[in-house]
Amino acid sequence: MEIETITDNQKVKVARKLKNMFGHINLKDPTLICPIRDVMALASDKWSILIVLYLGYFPVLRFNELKKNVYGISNKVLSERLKHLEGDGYLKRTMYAEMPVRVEYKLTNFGHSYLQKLIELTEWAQTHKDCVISNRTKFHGSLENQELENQL
Amino acid sequence: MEIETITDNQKVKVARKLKNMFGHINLKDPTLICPIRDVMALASDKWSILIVLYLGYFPVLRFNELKKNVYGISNKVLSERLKHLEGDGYLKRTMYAEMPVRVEYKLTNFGHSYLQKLIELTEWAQTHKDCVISNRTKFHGSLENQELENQL
DNA sequence: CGGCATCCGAGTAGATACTG
DNA sequence: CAGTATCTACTCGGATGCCG
Repeated sequence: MEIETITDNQKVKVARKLKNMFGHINLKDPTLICPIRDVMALASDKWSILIVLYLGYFPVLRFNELKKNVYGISNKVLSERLKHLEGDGYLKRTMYAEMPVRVEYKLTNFGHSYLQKLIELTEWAQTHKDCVISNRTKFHGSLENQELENQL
Repeated sequence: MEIETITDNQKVKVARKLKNMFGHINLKDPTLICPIRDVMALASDKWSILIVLYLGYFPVLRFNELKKNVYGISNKVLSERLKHLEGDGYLKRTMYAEMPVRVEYKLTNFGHSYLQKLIELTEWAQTHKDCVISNRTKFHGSLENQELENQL
């Protein structure tokens, strides 16, 4: 089940784009061919994505509000991710010297720019969800059949 | 250093979009709020991304060609990733009963659709690479300063 | 309240050797 | 050629406890 059709023309165009993007650099270095990796490795794990999405949903969140929303994350991992995201400039951490202390997190403009890309990706994922799931069950089905055959 | 400016208006629009996308579902379930996770968790690791990009670059690749191009990947991980990507419908595996056996991998139309998203993301990452790196060094710098202060 | 330090268990990656 | 099998090493996430 393939929802959309992609013409050969488009494929060629994409290949050419890739060539322009990566053709001139040393293909031996995966870091170079994939800037996505060093730039986004830090922000593309599931927790970071959820954090950014929730900070797009609510303009400002405190640590425990984030923890409550990003359901299932541990203190350690949350504080790790927040530190990384802050370090790469996706969000800003503001501490108010009150008693008890109040700490607020909100997206920077850069974070909002990333958020927009995330939303596009999420929309794509949502659109193609059924496609993936149907492929997956089909494939697992055939795997099980294979295993059955192997057992015989 | 923030390259682009995002207006408050845009931010509100994005928040509304998120509300439309996720507002009606149970925020307690991260799987629901982030279809990206169950759909793409399988295809968004660094090796899978590289595999898809190389299969966009070369229309067809064999196992050892992929291994050579996706530099640094082990047999085990490559065959794992290929199986997963095939299972979710990103690529097609064709085996020719020759001697020695020949196996070819190429993207499906669905894989090409994903490739286009990947390229957009890569372009974004490339554009904002310097931004992230400058933030990162700035931040690490201030961390080191903190550590110095702590040592005093 | 908002974290950080520590420990532990599970899963994952990688290297190497081997097979149809 | 295209993988599988096996073992080791290491990272990651979760739980807990402590501190300002």
